[in-house]
Amino acid sequence: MTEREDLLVGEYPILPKQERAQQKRNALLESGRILFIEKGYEQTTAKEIAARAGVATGTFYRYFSDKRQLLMSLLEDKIDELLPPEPNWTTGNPELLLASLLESHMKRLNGMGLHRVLPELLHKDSELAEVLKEARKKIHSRILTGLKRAYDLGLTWKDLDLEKVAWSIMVLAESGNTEMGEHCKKEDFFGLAKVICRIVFPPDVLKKLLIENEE
Amino acid sequence: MTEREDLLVGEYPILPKQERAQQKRNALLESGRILFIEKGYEQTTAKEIAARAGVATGTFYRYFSDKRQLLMSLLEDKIDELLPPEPNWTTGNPELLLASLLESHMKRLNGMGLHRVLPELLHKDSELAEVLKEARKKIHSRILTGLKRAYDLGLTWKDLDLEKVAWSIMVLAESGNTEMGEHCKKEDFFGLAKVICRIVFPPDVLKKLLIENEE
Amino acid sequence: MTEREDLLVGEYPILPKQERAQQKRNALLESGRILFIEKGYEQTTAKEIAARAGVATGTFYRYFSDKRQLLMSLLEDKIDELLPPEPNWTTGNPELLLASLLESHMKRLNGMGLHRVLPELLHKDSELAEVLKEARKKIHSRILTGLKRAYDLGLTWKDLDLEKVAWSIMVLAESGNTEMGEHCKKEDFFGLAKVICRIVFPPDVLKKLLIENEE
Amino acid sequence: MTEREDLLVGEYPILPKQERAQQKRNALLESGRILFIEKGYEQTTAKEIAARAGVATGTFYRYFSDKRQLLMSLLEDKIDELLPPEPNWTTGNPELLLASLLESHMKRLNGMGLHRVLPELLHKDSELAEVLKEARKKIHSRILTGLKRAYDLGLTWKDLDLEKVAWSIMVLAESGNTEMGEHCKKEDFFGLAKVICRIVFPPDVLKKLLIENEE
DNA sequence: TATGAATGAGACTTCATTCAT
DNA sequence: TATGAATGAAGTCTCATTCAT
Repeated sequence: MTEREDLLVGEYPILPKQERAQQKRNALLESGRILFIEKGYEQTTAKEIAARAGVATGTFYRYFSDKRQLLMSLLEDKIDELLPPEPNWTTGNPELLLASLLESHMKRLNGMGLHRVLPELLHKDSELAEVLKEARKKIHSRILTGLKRAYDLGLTWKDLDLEKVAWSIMVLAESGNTEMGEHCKKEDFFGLAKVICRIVFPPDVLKKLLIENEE
Repeated sequence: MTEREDLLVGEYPILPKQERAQQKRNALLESGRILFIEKGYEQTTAKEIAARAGVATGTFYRYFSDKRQLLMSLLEDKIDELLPPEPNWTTGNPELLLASLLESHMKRLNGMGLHRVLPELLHKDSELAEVLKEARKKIHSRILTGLKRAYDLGLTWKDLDLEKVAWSIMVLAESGNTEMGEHCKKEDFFGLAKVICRIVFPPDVLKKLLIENEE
Repeated sequence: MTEREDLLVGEYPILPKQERAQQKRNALLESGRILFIEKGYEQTTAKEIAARAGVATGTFYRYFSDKRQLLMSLLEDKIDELLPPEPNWTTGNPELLLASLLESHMKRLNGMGLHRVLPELLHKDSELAEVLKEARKKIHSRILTGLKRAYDLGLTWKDLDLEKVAWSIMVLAESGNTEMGEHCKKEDFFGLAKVICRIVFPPDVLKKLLIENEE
Repeated sequence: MTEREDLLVGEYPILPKQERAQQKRNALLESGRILFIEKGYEQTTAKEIAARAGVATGTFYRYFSDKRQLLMSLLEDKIDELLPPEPNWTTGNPELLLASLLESHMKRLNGMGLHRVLPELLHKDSELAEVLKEARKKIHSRILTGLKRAYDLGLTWKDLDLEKVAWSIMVLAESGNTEMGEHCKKEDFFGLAKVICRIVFPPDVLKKLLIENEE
């Protein structure tokens, strides 16, 4: 539609319309994300989001039907990042492995920051609550699967309560994130990883695994 | 509650003014608490709180400067209930002991319910955030103290990272509450208690403690 | 609730709350009515209505859920005034009788003025459209009844199409109102009355009726 | 309509610029007309009109300064169709003649449909009100002329109030249109025509006219 | 003190109109 | 010229807070 046959030397980085729109949408998403994190969802207005994104109020409504939908879009974009990678307990040094998993998971979460906004929304938005519940279910089952595999290989405590332990790991991972906040250090992750390993593996198995993977 | 059907003889009201005022204040607090839990803090209006407490909107503002202050008062009243009792690991069956501690702590928390409202407030109210941070610090140090004692008695893993483990226990206890919600069963607490015990005690010590306390 | 035991000599015309509220409601209704007529429904804002009634915007919403409901209330209050009295053709000079009926009906309509606002609303408000349709049905059947009686007494043209004539009378009465507007004169009504009488009565009957009632 | 599938040989577009512009303008007018009728004037947005006409919002404003001007243009185009043909009472069967006049007039009005939109506009647009008033004046005088001719030929009631009767006929014709709406039947027009004839002609004259034209 | 009506700031949303492409 | 994204003024409505009774 837009004639572009004259973009001789690419001097102006004229972005095609769609791309510019996408940029604007992204600017709004980012602006919303930041404000939600900084001030909380309720305290953020559509007007502010637009202003911070450098557009007029009305423009906000071209891209999102309302604040809530912007948040939903944020989540859709990012929900996968909430999922930690499935840990493979049986290969490699489990403590180090876990520590690095925790660290990267947490880095991602913090980089996004949205998890801080979510609790405040569970009350008013049951759809969102559902989405998050599903996500947690996924996380839980992913952890559970890993545990099960280790259990079947006879690596774990014999009397491991898989469900409960999976839940504990999930909670510790989540909270580790929130709690330790910005000032997280390598040691913290490693410490947490050790706690988790102790929950899962008997000391002898653990020692064996550590030695095996030392080489 | 306030029977007054006998104020016929011009006696002074049975309840002195101050006490009646106190009752009203309490009604407002309770009304606020319930509504905050039911609908969330933001979604609750001063008018509603007043209505549910059976007083006029204006009366609300005689007792509280605003919604926030009401919440603060609620917390001041209840903050101590957030603190779990200091566990004594060295006396009695630690698993059962812990399970029952967890259960009663959770019952109290749920009975109050405010913890569900708090996350939504941390953004807008740094004073409140501070208050809660302090409370957690207290809880953490209380758990830490208990762990330290057990550690000094040589009951725990030798390489126990006291800080981290205290934190883990705190988190598990907190989350156990939120997560398991209404439908919590005895087994859940016991399962969680076992996980925590495994974090703290080596299996042989644990077995000894269990046997000792069986008699 | 409001102590009033001290209204000694009625010096201040302290109106009981309810009555003042009623006054305010009426002020809003009247303000709305006037503005709707002056500027049209769409062109009138809730804010304006409130301002003209001397109250704040929010007060408007204490009494009415929105503009539309205010209009509906106006109509409920006034809808009966839209109904013309049932004409009795057989008693008295029908021309004079009809002229005076038309005049008073029109005065009432004009005094209210709402009929000018209604057409603009039929598009967007089918409930209102229904209400008005019902009102017209009532008017039509009232006229029809009167005609029927005259017809049965053999006073009218033998081949009178009662339905159609009733409709014509209704339309002429309505339009007479709108059209002739402010500058209506006695003669206009009388002229219109004569037209209608000619539709209904053969000249000889009419003459007889006129003579009878001259005495 | 605009077949252009053959523009292969670099010929000039079959339609000169001006003509294409005219087409667009017409598309906009038609789109506006339809939407005004369907949804009402206020409820129709410029964007919608443009969309339905298959052009961009901005294009709307190239052809019309705003919605109002589009409506005015519509009226200018169509105002003549609002005028009924001048009835010739003295030739042919006046009842049938009138019935067919009414029918075709109404068909035209309904085909256009704009009359339903007009009432809502009289408030906000005095220029438009003026235009319509003029149109009605024309209609009235056209009817009046016809009546006058019949009167001068001695065909009508002797005491005919020409002005008033002309007005009544105009009103009945107009309303007939609106009221009877879509489901109008031949009989309705004929019935209305009879009413009007009775207003105008004494029965004997009417009978004579009918007989004369029967042959 | 208690009441609850009144206030008005401000959030949400729509849409006529402009303007860069 | 045509496009349709962008603008921002203006209307709707809510609610924390005040204040006359």
